[in-house]
Amino acid sequence: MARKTGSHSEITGPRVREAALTLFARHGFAAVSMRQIAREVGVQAGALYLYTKDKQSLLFDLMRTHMDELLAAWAIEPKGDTALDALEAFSRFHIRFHLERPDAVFIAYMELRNLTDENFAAIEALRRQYEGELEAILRAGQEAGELDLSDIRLSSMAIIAMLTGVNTWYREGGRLSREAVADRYWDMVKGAVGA
Amino acid sequence: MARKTGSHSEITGPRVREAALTLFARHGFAAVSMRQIAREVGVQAGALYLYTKDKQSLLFDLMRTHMDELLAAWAIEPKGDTALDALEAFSRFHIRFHLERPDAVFIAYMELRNLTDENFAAIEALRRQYEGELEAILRAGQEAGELDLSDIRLSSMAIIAMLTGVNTWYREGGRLSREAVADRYWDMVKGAVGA
DNA sequence: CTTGGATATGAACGATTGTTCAGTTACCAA
DNA sequence: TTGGTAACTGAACAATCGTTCATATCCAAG
Repeated sequence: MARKTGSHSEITGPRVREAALTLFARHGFAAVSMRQIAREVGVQAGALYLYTKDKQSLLFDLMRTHMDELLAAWAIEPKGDTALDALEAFSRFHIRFHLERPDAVFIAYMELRNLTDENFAAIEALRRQYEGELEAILRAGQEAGELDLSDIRLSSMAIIAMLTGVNTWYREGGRLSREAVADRYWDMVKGAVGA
Repeated sequence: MARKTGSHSEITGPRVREAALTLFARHGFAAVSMRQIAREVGVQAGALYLYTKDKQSLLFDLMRTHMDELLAAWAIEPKGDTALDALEAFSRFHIRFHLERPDAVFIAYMELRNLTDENFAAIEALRRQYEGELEAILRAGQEAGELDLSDIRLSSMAIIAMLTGVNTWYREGGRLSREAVADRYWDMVKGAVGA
């Protein structure tokens, strides 16, 4: 027995990454075995190695894809004219983007310690790049006199932590819609930066 | 060979928890073996079971102890007269307390999924209790007209996420002292609640 | 000096881990 | 119709996992 009818590489490959994403998010990278992922896909464990070099690469690919998509999505996001407009765009974008892929976000923040040193450095660089986007906005706002900040780097970290925190409590179909949440968080961000 | 000279339960017990705390924080619960913990303590793996029922209990004990200490410390913290005073006290306390025990904080936030359902419920209840402390302050401030909030629960989650976020980037001996960080975060919290 | 309980060892248990690989099957192009 | 190759199986590998337990040693009390 081998090779079930109608199976194709273009189908199985993405399914492996989907299953890994879900399982890693739910149970943690170290707690999930290659056999569990294979079972979820409906395949034997050995077949996974047609689609990934090893377990570590599977994790790294998920995280790098996520960060790449994050940066790419922000790059094409309309940012308005003023720094304050850009800050609002960033706040709403961050919440929306992160709420759309909670599993990937969870993994990207929780499984950093399970990366090899080299892979960690790569992901960390991408994260720094994203933080840099916000810092640039804050700096522009500061120079334009639109914002009142005592420390740009610190404000950047505070804002990102606050916005990402939505993912820890937001549940679909809850009391507030995503838009309502974004409205209120933007209010708080605005207040925090003295605008 | 067994029982080295001068070994005592009162020494080994805490050392087991210390080692588990450090290793769980660094590598994650699932990635740390009982033998690694034992090696760190300078003992064989079997000896750990004189101090913990099993690996799960070891994790749960660390988390419950942390949450108990958090609630106990906040209970005796001076809170001032007004709701705004209490909010400042909470902000400064939260940062100080969490920066003092980064490993325990890390574990308490990252290893929830490795708890059994029962243990998870217990920790979750303690966390809710802590969040309730902040919500009570915000509610009092709202009613006294000191604060301008559109949603108390949401503001509470945003503030906690923002404050806890300090742990992800703060490094001892860095650019800012703990006090300086707390000063700036209090400014941002104040702004976020419209005060 | 004897004894008993506390503290620890070290070997062993079955289960599971990530990964490899020879063999088997299904599909597609010729 | 045939042959080649992409896709997959199923077994196997050594290593490691959490946990138990018979055994050994140490220390304090009688």
